[in-house]
Amino acid sequence: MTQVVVNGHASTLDEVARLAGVSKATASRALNGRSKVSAKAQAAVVDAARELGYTPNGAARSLVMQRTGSVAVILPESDERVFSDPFFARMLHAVARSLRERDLQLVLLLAQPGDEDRMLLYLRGRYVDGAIVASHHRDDRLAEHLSDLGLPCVFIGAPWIGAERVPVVDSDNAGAAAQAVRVLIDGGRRTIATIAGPRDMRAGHDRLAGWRQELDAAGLDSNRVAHGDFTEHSGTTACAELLDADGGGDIDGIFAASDLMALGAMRELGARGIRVPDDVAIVGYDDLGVAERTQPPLTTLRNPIDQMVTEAVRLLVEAIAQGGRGAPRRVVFVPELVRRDTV
Amino acid sequence: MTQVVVNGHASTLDEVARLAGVSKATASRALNGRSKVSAKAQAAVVDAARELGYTPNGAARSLVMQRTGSVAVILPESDERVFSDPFFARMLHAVARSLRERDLQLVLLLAQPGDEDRMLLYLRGRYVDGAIVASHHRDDRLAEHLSDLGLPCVFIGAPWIGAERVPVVDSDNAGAAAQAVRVLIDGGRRTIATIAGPRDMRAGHDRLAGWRQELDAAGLDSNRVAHGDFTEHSGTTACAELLDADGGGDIDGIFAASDLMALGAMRELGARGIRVPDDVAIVGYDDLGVAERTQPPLTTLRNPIDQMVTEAVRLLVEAIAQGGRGAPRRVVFVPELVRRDTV
DNA sequence: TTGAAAGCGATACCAT
DNA sequence: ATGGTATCGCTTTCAA
Repeated sequence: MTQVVVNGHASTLDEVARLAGVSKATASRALNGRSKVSAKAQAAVVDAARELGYTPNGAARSLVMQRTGSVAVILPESDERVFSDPFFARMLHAVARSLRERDLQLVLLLAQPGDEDRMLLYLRGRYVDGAIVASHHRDDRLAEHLSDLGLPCVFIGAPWIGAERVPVVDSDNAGAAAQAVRVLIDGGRRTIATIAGPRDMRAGHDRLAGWRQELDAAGLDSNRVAHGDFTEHSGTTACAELLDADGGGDIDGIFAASDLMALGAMRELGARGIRVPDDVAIVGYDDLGVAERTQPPLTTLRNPIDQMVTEAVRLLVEAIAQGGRGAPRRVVFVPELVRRDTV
Repeated sequence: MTQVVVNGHASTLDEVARLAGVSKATASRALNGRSKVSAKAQAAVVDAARELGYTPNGAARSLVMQRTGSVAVILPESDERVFSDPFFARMLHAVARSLRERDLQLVLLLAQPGDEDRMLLYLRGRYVDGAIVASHHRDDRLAEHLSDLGLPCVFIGAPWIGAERVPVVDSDNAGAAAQAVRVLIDGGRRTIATIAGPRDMRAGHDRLAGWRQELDAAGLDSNRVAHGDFTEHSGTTACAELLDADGGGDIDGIFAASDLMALGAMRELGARGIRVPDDVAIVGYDDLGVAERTQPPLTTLRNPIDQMVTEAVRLLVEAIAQGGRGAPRRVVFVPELVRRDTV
């Protein structure tokens, strides 16, 4: 049970083989277990490996296997965003779990603006077998680059550019927003505003579009829009803006593009003595923890992150197995309405 | 200027050499530029490489160079913590910058409890040249493992176990806390409480110790302690706890082990009509953005994250250059007091 | 079942 | 300045 600490250089398979009294080939077979080896040799090799504290050299291994056993998760966002948006925490958690099941190592690459070239170099060097990209912004050409590169990849959330060239797992932001509006209308609301997200983010753009489309279809006004940046504070500000605009007092329903902004809005409404849902009904988006803790608990749309991630990993593993030759697939999940007490 | 997309397999140096009409050796030299190559060959190789969209295979390259050009940042924390604690965002930002300057790729490894073995395997496989560990909790044996492994590494924040076996860059939490107490005492405060961090985190433990030590030295009471978890909410709760305890009304100074907790405490004080700093003076810790925005702006201790990171990267690069053979060094930075308006 | 040997794709030494 | 070749550490035929 001893594990000798080798001073300086890591031990090689050759040394293990020598110590075990067998050939490199047999040692390799014994350690990888996908080929028959006599029980005796097997034991000798395993013992030797333990004694030397042997671990295969990754570079050598990937060189011959054409596989590294690790996949990258690329977050093309500023690190402030990455660390403030609960979406990423949740997503990474799910990815880590999914990859663990498949015995793959997760390698996180933060793609700051300036870092992009360096990161691309890393990817082209095939230091990973594939990549999952969680893309939110419109300005990066990552999809094209990855597609050119031929590295198996899956996007979570459609990229603005080159979406047709890569596999994508997405959620139906527009449809979900429409669903939110539907609920408000069914609840008897007629003057429905929205606190939208940033225009340069898919989630912001599509949710706004869905809100507008559904209102238009119902023949209701779709001109009460204020933009936030998904944060609580921006929700408060946007809500005030809506209320203070012409006819803001008529608003009886709000669709907020994130739960955090809904929370901010509820604070503003509360401060003005406007009751939720009696005076104004409100629907949020995400259901990543904050919705159930608002006062009253927030009706919202559940962002199906876990499902998206699971599917993304499935697709990626498939793409890796096929050597990235499969046609780019596209899977869309529909967020589920979670009814609580704000409608 | 064209870059041909190679279908399927990435091109090799051999192909580049052939296309350029030179040998592999010359092609390699031309591309790496550390050796003399005729202008003609140089141009031919560069053109060929561009045409084929060539990038060196990382595995092959690291196999011979014994170097990958990437270093890992290991965060042995739950991902909730990583993504909620601004410390990590700030630290990673600094690391990314520091590594970029040295032309190293940052690879982030999230070491969930269950992931540890897999991660260790990855590290032993030498997929990275070294590692920076930002350790906060007391339960992992990472320092021992990395030390056994012989992988160059630097810890930011001393690990609980095995700290003497690895290079450490730390900040003087206890000294800084003492400094905070000093300021409060100098400001005439005599009944000084603390809102401490979790006992199982270095920062929590050491700051509490420093607070206590300084009070003891001054002959003042050191029994008013409430624990939080560094979050704003916990600061509010802890503050209420302090105030409601026996003699809580006498408190005229508070040292909070994080700015967020200080902020929470200030909310509670405000809610009770207790004025800051007139009735109660308060000193926070971190100065990572929130301190300047509290009302009134918070006097605090600046956590020297950037300096620590810069030094850590320096030490790591040094250790990598020496093949990890240097003696474990230890560098400690002293947080600086930032005077604002709460004392 | 086992071992010898041929690569995997780069770099670097040694001649030329 | 350039080309041939050994080498990095491993997996995987191919014979035996």
